[in-house]
Formats: sequence, C-alpha cells, structure tokens
Amino acid sequence: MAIQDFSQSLPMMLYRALDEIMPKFRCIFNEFALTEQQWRILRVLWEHDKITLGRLSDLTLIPSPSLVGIVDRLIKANLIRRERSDTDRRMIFVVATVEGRNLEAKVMPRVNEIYKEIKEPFSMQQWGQLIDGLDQISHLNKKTVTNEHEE
Amino acid sequence: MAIQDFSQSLPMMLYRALDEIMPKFRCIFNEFALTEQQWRILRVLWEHDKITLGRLSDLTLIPSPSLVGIVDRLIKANLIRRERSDTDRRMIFVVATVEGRNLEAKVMPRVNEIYKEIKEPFSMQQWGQLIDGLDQISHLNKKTVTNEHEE
DNA sequence: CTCGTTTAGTTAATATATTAATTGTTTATA
DNA sequence: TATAAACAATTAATATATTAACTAAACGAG
Repeated sequence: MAIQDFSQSLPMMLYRALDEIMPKFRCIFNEFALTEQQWRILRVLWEHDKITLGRLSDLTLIPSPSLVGIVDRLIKANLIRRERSDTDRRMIFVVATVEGRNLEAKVMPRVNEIYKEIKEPFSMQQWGQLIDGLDQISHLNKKTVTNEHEE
Repeated sequence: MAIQDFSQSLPMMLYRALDEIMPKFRCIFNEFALTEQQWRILRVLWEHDKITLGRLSDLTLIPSPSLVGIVDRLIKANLIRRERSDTDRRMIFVVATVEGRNLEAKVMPRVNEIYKEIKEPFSMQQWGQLIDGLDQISHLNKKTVTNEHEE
C-alpha cells in the first residue's frame, strides 16, 4: 500500500536472513577458535593453493584494510603465511600452512551439516529462485543475466 | 556437482547482494552526515514516535551493545533524545527531535529513488519470490510459513 | 517483606568495516 | 629514460559487531 514498511525492505530482509543463519555457523567456528572472517579466508585457500591479497579480498568480500589485520592474526595462529611475489614485488601471496589445510577435514563436515539443515525445508525450485534472485541483485551494475541455477 | 563452491553459498550470496546495493544508499546517507546504522534508527523512529532501546534493537537489527554508542552519537547530533520510563525505570525510550523528524522529507525521496532503481529490472513475480525466500530463511527456527508476498 | 531470578541497559575487550590517505612498485608515455 | 599515472598493499581514524560480564530495577515464590 504505502511505499513500504522498513522491515520488509530488501536490505533489512537480507540482514535478517544473515542474522538468522550466521550464528549457527559462528558457533562452529568458535569451537575451532576461528572468527567468521578467518574462516572465509581459509575456505578460499582450500580452493586455491596460492592467492594474492587483492583476489582474496574479492573472493572473501573482506575489504583490503580489514584483510591486513585478519591475515596477521591467522599467521600468528600458524594457519597461513605471506609470500611476496618475485615477478611483481607489489603483490603478496597468501598460502595455507599444513595446520591450516588440516582444518578443512575437521570443519567442513560440521559446516555442511548446518548448511544442509538450512537448505532442507526448501524445494529445489524455491532454492533455485532464491539463489537466482540474489545473483541478479549482485550483478545489477554489470548486466541483466537471467542465468539458470545449477545444483 | 561437488557439494558446492564457496562463492555460490547462501551466506556469500547474501553478503554479495548487500555489497552491491548498500554503497548506493550509504552514498546518500553520507550527504546527510549519517552512517547506515544511524539512518536505520531514524528510519524506525519515523514509523514509531517512541520506542524502547530493546525494541529498537530488534527492529534495526543493531545489537544492543552497539546501540548505546550509536544513540549517543545521534543525541550529540541533536537528532534524537533519550527518555527514561516512569513506570519501569529500567526501560529507556528513544524519541526523534524536530531536526530528526525533519530529515525524513529530505532523505526518504532519495532513498526511494535508489530502491526503485534496484527493484526495477525485476518482474513482480521474481521480486516476490526473492522476498518470500528471504522471509523463509529468516523464520527457519520459528515455523515454516509459506505466506504470500504483498506489494 | 526478602531473597533468588529475570530483565533492560550498559561496560569492556577484541575483531572487523568504512573511508581516506600513504607507501612502495610498476607501467605507460613523452 | 625520466616522469606522471596506475596499482597493490598498508596505515590511520572512526564507527560498528561480537561475546561476555556487569549494574540496577522489577518480579515472584516462600
């Protein structure tokens, strides 16, 4: 009726969805003495052997200034290490240590369990529509893709 | 195929959607010397004359410990004021000042403009599915509502 | 009435976000 | 090849998030 009520606005719906699901995951992260952001970095390093800080920032959605401190703390925890590039001395690679890589087998099953729990009440079609909608939001400035969802 | 790639996980999709749309809004807030959280509080106060800190925390999704400082800064900016309850001296009401109320007419049109721009590329059905999906996520622990979307 | 318990708000300590400015490197170009 | 522009990472300053602990007021059972 009216333009709309604040609680039903897209930003608040997005924040509320995150407020609902993230505590479940953080609970697990805390068991392994990880913060959410630390986990995001490890999660990306499990998929990429070696990655620059810039690209790590893109993939984790952690802004570069924040990344500096978070990486520092992960290094102090002996889970990752820095490695300056030889070809372009501006760039710094980040690599997981053995301890960092070993965490994957311990944490991922727990995380996947929660994830499955969240996804379960949705039909495959509902879930696909949700993901597609979110994907379209996050590509607003780029192009108007109407790509299909893939399981 | 595999369980799934991190970038396509629900949490990252939600974060990415917010990263896409919120800078557009923050740009406007900054013109009025408001932070996003300060705006959220004002936004709620424009819909509620008088509200307790607890309820304000629920409606803005700002955790109470953060609320203390944000409210302090809004008071210093002369946009709101605190008012202790007479019936229950534990509770504190927050009220918008005249200056705080006057902001609505200036900020809301600008915000609505951006909002419309975001919503525009979506069909009414797509948008409804997105909002319903998010609503279902944020009610996972409560009940499995499959309520209809309303424009 | 009083003691244990809940409740609303706050404080404290640490981690992260936001925005702007800065440093050191590389690149393009005159 | 000197030099301005572009780039990757960092620093700085302020605001907010997270978690736990704490204070004061209200409540309820004995």
